[in-house]
Amino acid sequence: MENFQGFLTTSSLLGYGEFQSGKGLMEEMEGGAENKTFAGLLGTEKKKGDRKKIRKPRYAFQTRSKVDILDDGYRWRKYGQKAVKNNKFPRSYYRCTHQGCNVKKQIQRLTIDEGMVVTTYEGMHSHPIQNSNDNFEHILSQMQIYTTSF
DNA sequence: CGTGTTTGACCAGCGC
DNA sequence: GCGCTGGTCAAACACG
Repeated sequence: MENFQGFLTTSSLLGYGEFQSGKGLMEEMEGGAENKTFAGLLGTEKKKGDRKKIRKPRYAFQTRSKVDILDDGYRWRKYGQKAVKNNKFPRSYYRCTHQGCNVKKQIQRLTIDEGMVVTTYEGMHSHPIQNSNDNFEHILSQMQIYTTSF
């Protein structure tokens, strides 16, 4: 849904005030994580070491929903799940399955509010949405965005 | 058969 | 230097 995409971007920009060199960040992200070779990634690339001064933009959404799987129109593949302290619920790590799209997102529930779900997006999509979500509008109208900064 | 999920192990960073 | 912790990978499995 184009509307949602524009909305998402706007919110992200608003939430991450320091997000000005978006292109640079994107390029670095793509260049760094693009190498899917395991050995290459481990041996050559030091993703965390490279981000010395640069912060990766992360956009956090807090939503009230019974289901933590909020489909925003993109296809996500789960690549990890870890338990966090101060939170008895595990955190799920998702990644966009589009080729060349390294956008990540993690979903975490709040212990206090089981109905509260924090969705943190990392990176920006540079490709059209694959999923035809006409029912997503319905979901959107149901969820409320509280904060966009992290 | 293609795609996504599960799950334990692995690695790098950080604190002590 | 050692151990903990968060984040990621990848083989096996499940599902249409």
